[in-house]
Amino acid sequence: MATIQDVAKAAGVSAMTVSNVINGHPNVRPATRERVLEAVDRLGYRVNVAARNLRRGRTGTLCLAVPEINRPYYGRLAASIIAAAARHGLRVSIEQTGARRENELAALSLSRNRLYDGLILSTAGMGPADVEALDVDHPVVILGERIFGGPVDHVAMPNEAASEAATRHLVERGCRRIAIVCGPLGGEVDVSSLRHAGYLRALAAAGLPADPELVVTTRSLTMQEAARRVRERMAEGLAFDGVFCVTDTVAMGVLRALADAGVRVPEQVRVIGFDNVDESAYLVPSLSSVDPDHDLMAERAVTLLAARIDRSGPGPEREEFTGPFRLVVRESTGG
Amino acid sequence: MATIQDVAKAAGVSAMTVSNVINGHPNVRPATRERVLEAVDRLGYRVNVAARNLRRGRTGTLCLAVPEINRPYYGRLAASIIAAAARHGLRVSIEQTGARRENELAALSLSRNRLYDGLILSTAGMGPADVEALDVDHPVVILGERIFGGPVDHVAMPNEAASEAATRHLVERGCRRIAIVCGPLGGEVDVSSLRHAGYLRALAAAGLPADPELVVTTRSLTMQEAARRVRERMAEGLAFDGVFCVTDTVAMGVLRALADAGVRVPEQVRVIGFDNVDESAYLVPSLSSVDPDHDLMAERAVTLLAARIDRSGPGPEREEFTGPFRLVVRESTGG
DNA sequence: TGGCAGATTTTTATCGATACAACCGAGTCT
DNA sequence: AGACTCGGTTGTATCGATAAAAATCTGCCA
Repeated sequence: MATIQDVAKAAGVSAMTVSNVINGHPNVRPATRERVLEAVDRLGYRVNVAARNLRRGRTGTLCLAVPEINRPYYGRLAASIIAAAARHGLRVSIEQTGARRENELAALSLSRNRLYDGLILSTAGMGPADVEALDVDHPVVILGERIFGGPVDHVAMPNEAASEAATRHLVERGCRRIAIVCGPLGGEVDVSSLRHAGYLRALAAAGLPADPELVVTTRSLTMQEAARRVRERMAEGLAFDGVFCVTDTVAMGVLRALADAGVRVPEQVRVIGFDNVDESAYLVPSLSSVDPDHDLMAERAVTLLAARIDRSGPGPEREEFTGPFRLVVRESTGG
Repeated sequence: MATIQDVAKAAGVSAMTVSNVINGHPNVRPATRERVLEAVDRLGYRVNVAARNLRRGRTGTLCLAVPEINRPYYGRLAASIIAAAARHGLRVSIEQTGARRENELAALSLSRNRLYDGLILSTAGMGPADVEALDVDHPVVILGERIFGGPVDHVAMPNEAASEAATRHLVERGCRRIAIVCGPLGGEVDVSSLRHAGYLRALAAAGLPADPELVVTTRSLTMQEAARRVRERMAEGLAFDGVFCVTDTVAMGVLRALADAGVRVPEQVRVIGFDNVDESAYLVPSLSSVDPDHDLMAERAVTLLAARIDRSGPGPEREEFTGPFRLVVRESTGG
């Protein structure tokens, strides 16, 4: 593999000049540039990025740590992040944490390894107690979850407000016994808890009782678990006429369970999800959902991170950005 | 940020000894190891991966280039690849090519930049004509598509055989006018063409005529395009009693289009897909599909790549591995 | 023609970790 | 006792690119 020295020799110039040509610096005579480019071409030279990274103290790569890339929401997120990062001249490496706290912490330490210039962490397993691990000098943005008072930037979903709106939508469509399907409610400030809070607010605002029976918790936010738990609870006699699902993935599991039980959606039960993943529009029935504007949030997260990377050090004030949302009404909540 | 030199000074040893401790080399006295680890801890030292990469000539990272991470199949693939790579001590960076030839070629040149130790390329836009671009000295594995005679390793889907089996399954269930929904058939050796060939073989074997009318081509393999084209063709009067969809994503679009037209699945039309993504089991009706054993293929691809990375150079013979498959029968092809 | 500003190019020093070979000291063998 | 092992440790050179400073070149003007 040819090095910059080889090219320099071949073109009869110094290594620095080759470097200047490659990096598009001004003040290189056109004739020289030509000669260098010709040599680069002839030798099939490619910069050694490891060497460049070492010298520059940057890797040009940021890390996106998500629970599982294999869930529509995270796939959607990753696509947006990769696109946004590309606009900033950054590459994206993806780590899977499996929603496990230790792996999320490991992702943090990886970024300290200077493998990545920055980290976008989509937390699921970490709690507020772990916030201390975050007072890193390394650029980090937490995405999708709000951890109060943390010392890092956040780009948060409009969890409560949007959940309240989604639940209110069910109320407006005439639902009176509205269930929620969510993950474990451990009191931690996680997605399920926040969305559950929004759900409760909507019920209260509508003067509906908050029956704890109607809270269906699952071990994890997967289709499988959601379907299993809903089947279970229905077998136990749980009755409801509306369901707010904390994610579209969960909603897919719920729709399946309802179909198995011969329950018609939306005639007997109305269903609404959260995330508005691509698939939601194509399900039968198509799924109403909260659309949180992934692209905007991704752009925001990458911009924040890029800003911290540039002026490394304490930098600007910690920022907390909560994205906008809109309700997308489809068949699952009736016409 | 502390360097290995700082740690060495703090522990009263040489940098080499610190390096030895960090890399778990034998022949370091326990007492020394203790002292070094204590210093590492106290200074919060982290290896600078860029420096290590430069010295070692490896980055420990491989690149997975896919059309769009935001499609269930590629999400599934990425998850498997990341897991398999982790077992080999490798990290995975994801590039999106948008199924465009130039971006796929760019991914190849990226890997030549020595940014990555190797490349797993899931082609969609490149044709056999581009195979020449592949005679790189860099480890590359093409995944999911078969390009005949290419000079690189392939881990291929059992495209023809599985498509034939899927189509035969429809025949066995009584279908007589079986449509196929696929991407453009340009004569290139791409996914659509190969699966189309399998479809034709099954029809021929069953003695059914191959009506060109029944071939519904789309511009791209997305839900949106699939749904649009099927609606269009049905509006033109196209009639069929079975559909083989070249991917599950396409099948989701088709199911939606059928629902819009008031066609019942599987009573009036049976539908089968390809890929067996997680969502397929939860659709209503649940989708029959070809399950190509993603984990095995991922493991295989990573293993091949890792082998080439280790003994860099010409290495072993080019390998062509075609994965196994099984048919998963669900509601969409009737009980 | 000498001198100078600005454009080009080269020299030098480093980024931080690690391969390699040399070195050191305490047993061990004869 | 002296040569010899061998585990443990260190000095030196190097991976390839680039920032910063120094050197050289160019054209232009007095």
